[in-house]
Amino acid sequence: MKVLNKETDYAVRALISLGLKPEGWVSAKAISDEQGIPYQFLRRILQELIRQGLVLSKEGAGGGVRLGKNPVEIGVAEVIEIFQGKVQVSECMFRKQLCSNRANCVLRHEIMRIEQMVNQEFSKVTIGKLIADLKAVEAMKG
Amino acid sequence: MKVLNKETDYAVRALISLGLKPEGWVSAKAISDEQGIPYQFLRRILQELIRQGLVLSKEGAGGGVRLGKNPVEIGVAEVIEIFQGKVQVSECMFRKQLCSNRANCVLRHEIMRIEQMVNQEFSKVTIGKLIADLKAVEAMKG
DNA sequence: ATTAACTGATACTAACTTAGTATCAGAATT
DNA sequence: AATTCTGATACTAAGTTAGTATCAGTTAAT
Repeated sequence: MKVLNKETDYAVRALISLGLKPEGWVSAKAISDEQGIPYQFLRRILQELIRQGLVLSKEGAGGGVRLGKNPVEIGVAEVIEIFQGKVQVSECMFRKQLCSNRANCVLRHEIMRIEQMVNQEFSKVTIGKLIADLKAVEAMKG
Repeated sequence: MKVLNKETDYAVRALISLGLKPEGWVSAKAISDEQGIPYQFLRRILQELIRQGLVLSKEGAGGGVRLGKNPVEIGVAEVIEIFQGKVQVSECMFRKQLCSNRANCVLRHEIMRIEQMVNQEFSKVTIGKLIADLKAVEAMKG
């Protein structure tokens, strides 16, 4: 069971990368090189992040992207939702047999509990937190 | 983000169905009819559950399947693992750029924490518990 | 004014996964 | 011998994923 797909994965890495350079515009090319993310793929991902307001962009030479929100306000849950849709355990379990037969599907209850928990946890993991942790680790290594 | 696929979904439903009839052999056809699961698909799923020891089988007329373990010892996590592999957030996040560059990848830490949590929660949701909850709901409805 | 370095939008593709179907062989019951 | 079942396994259509490509337009520098 793979939770994050490449889009989400690359998006998070790109956001971390941008969060580490809060000043100026960074080109997709630069991020692609730094993170080893396929250029054209990353471009499409960034375009989506721009549409969603997580990232700002400036066209033309010297342009690029930068974070559009405070890193501590960008949770991984939000990124997952953009590229993989809301966390849902099984779209059918809620509606098919067991649930339509028995008004109060017990699976539904357990599943929604876990769903919520996962969402909550992924919300708490913000780009800001990841960056802070990263810096802490770097500092320890000297 | 869909967590459970149809195989897991159907497997859990089939296991619940078997758990509700602890005596005798139940045919795949009967489960298929009861739960509205495509017959051939269910057969393949049951065969896998048999190979994994969660379910026992008896060939021939009057044969069928039955639970091979105590329902309270079958966690949904185990079923997920059979049909979707171990919960893993992103196979590459651990090995690529960020992690190979920085020995102690911070993403890895957060991600493994959530991974473990999800696994633990799905382990606690056993077929036995689901059946108990189901019976409780039924009883309340009279 | 031209060129170079960028993003915006969008179309395309190969490989893989998912969900479901089908078939044939063999075992137990009647 | 017929019927009812599982065992094993091959096949398929549709959808998803990961990645590529292209062209248009914008900005900056020369």
